[in-house]
Amino acid sequence: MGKTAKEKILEAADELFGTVGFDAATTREIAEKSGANKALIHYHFQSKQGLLTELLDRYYRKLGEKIEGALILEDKGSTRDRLLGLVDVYVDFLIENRNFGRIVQREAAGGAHVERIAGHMAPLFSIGIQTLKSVYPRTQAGEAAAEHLLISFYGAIISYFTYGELISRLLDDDPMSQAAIDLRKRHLKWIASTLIDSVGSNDS
Amino acid sequence: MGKTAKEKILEAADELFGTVGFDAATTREIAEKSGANKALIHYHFQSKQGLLTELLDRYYRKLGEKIEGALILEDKGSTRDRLLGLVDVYVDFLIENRNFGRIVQREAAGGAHVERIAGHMAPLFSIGIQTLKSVYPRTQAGEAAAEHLLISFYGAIISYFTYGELISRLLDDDPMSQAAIDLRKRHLKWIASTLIDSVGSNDS
DNA sequence: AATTTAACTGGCCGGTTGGTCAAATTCAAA
DNA sequence: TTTGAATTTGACCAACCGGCCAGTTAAATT
Repeated sequence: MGKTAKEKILEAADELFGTVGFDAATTREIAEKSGANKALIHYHFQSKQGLLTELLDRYYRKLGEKIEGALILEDKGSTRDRLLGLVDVYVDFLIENRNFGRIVQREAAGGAHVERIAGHMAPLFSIGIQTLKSVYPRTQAGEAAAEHLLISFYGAIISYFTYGELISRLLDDDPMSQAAIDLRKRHLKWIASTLIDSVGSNDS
Repeated sequence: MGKTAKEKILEAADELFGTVGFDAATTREIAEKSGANKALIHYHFQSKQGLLTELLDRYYRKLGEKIEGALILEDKGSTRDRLLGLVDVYVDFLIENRNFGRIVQREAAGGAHVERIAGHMAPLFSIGIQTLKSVYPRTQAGEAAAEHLLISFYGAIISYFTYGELISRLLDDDPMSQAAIDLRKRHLKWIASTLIDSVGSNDS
């Protein structure tokens, strides 16, 4: 069974939205790239906006499952280990879905789709905030507040993937090579563990 | 002396590029918002693209001066203090230029302007990398490499400003209130000092 | 005051945009 | 094989896009 036209359209839209952005991508390009007729886009998704909506819904459903799985379901390991495991989950997801980060980064900066993206992200953040606050009392408020910690860490993770051209200039080799990704993960885990250990200890 | 038409056009473009994005902003809107004739945009900036180019050049010139000033020129204080001072400089800059972060976040994710932005950012990053590596030997390579540290910290700083709608949902009060900004700065400095102290010490 | 230069304007243009629609095709159920 | 719904198509459209240009106004320069 080959891919349906609907799926091909979604894939083409994903690629174009990710590389040139939602506004710059045209329904004609999407149709051409997917091999479908342009009118078919509106038959399946009503509008260009509906195409992005469906794309985001699918992405966040997949991501939500992975995050919940890593943070809640698999109760093996300490909370600390599960938080560090989030690095793997998120980085792997961003690698497997290279356009997702770009789309979110772009559309979250402002415009017509901000609220939809925020609506998807908020509950995912809430899980992390709840976890942090219940386990590490010092993250309940102040300079190490869980909200701020997660915002910072989210920015740290995603920046590596959305500033590709810049990273290529700063790093010598290919930033997306397995070796480079492994080092990036080690770096992020080092940051996470250093900060977690800091809020975990009792010295001010 | 009132503002020139050229300056008014730049301001209107800044606002529109920041809120709806470069592609969604039209030269007609920019002209209307600035009170100038649409053709005047092309007279002063050749093209819509030229308008963005001029805007980015001005932003990065201002930002570059501030970063160099904080990190190099003012040799008062230790390197550690100067690095922490970067938080104030960058956060203040993003507050005073609310659209800058949005524009960069959006256009750096991909598309026609990536290389120009990367070209502006790379030398600024190089200054920080050089500073870190010369003072903290453990940032020369590995999991605490200066390149990775700066990428992470850059993402942590800017994410607070570019994910406005999300932050509003996570934080109770206005994220741009003075109190909220002060807390954000304290948080970022806490992260920075924790990590710097970690690479400054000799224990693995 | 004359003349050159810069700043500015209204109107226009070719091309592209997202979206629509009736008709054709495919497909499954009866 | 007939029928009806789901899918796909090509042609078309009004609106809008960035850019252009001849000409007007304003500001320096001589």
